[in-house]
Amino acid sequence: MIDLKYLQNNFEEASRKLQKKGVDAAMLEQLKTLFLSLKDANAQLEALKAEQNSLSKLFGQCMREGTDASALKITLDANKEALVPLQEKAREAEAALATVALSVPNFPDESVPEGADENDNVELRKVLVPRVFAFEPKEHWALAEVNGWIDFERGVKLAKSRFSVLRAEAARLERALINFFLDTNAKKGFEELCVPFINNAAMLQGTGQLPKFEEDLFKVEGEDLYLIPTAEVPLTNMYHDEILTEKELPILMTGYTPCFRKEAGSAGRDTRGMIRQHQFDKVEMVAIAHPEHSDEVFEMMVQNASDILSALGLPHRVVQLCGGDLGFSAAKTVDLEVWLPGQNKYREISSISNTQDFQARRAKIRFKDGSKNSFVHTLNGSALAVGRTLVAVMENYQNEDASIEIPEVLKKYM
RNA sequence: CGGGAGAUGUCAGAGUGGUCGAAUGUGCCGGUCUUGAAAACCGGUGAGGGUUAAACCUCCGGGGGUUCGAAUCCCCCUCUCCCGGCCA
Repeated sequence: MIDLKYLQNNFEEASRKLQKKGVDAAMLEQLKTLFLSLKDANAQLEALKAEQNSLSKLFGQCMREGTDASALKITLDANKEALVPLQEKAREAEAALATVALSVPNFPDESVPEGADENDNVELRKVLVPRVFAFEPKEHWALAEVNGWIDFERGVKLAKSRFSVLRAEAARLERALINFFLDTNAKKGFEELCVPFINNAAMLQGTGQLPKFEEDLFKVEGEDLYLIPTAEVPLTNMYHDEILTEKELPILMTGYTPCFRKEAGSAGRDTRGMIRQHQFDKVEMVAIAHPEHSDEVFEMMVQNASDILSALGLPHRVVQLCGGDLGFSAAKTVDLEVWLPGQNKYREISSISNTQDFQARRAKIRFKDGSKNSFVHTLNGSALAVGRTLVAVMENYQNEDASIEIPEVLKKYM
């Protein structure tokens, strides 16, 4: 959630920033109005409550002393009734504010380039040079078919479209990649966690998936629970509603989880192969950082993910997202795109974001900042998306006969 | 899933209608003492909102109710612990 006091006091600046994300000023104007009317409703309510509290104390005193208090009682009764509509008004104001406030995206960081969509993203660097093939490289689904690695039909039978089954070497490679990622992250200081794959609604609101993106989530019927769309949700919310000490920061966490997404808006995109599935494996990094140091942590996370790709010998490029392409919670995002020779293009394999205090404010994650409490910065990033890495390994390590080499660093994991 | 007990500040644990945001102990921070430390003693120490600062409002698992007034009484929910069943 954005800082509403900041919005109130720096309206022009705030709305200029959010224009980068395509939020129109009218919505912010409405938000500001709702915020002010909440404050107003609360002020009225509290003033009457204060009066009622002090008169009640007086009444109690009269009771103890046996003094007559019937006049006082009349006032008290009247106030009590007057309190009801004020209470209702305050409650309504709060609900109205929440519905809007929780759906307003984060401010982009000052460093984020202007732009409308992915075409305006800025390539920061390329790492490793794509291999030159002496033959026409195949796409991963063709390789999978020859090798019997991915059973798309039976995945659909077991669940529905966009589900698949890994078989034989592919299943083992998937497991090897997970282990390799976790070990590498651990070496960089990330604590490995194994977390619930189902989280409650409050957690999903904390990281920003709810209330706005409910249609992207698989919900557990009859329960206040959702399958997680990313380990970012449980890892970040580990410290939901907690106050940390400054010296604990930064907290670095990593975890492997499957991720579940409805892909509601992706009809017709990547229908072939396993680039876009309803369930996929991912190893995630999450950091809870001091606001003054979150940029350094961010760079470290980008470098770590890039290093993992390099260790696997996978060519990739590092791309900074423009304002229009930033996700809802992100203030700043860098994507890593891996080279897929079969598709002859770079495809996203990792996305590293600094949400600054946006999630911290929603999830109430704070730290003792001297005598007061301040919001931490939260960061998240894939290191890496396992299924897409498998695809990248297949396409980059293919031979002319469609056999696939195992990258050197993975051999000890196989 | 059935039976019992419980949920209070860092933790432990009092508190059954007003003087309780909350005893006491503990932890933590500061001070005195000490060559230094420990012990002892003194002081401070929850959160959110609000304000220039205060005042003030809210919070004793969550929600609702009774009352002029609720940590305390009533109802619902959740969670935890113990016993039993089931089970990886």
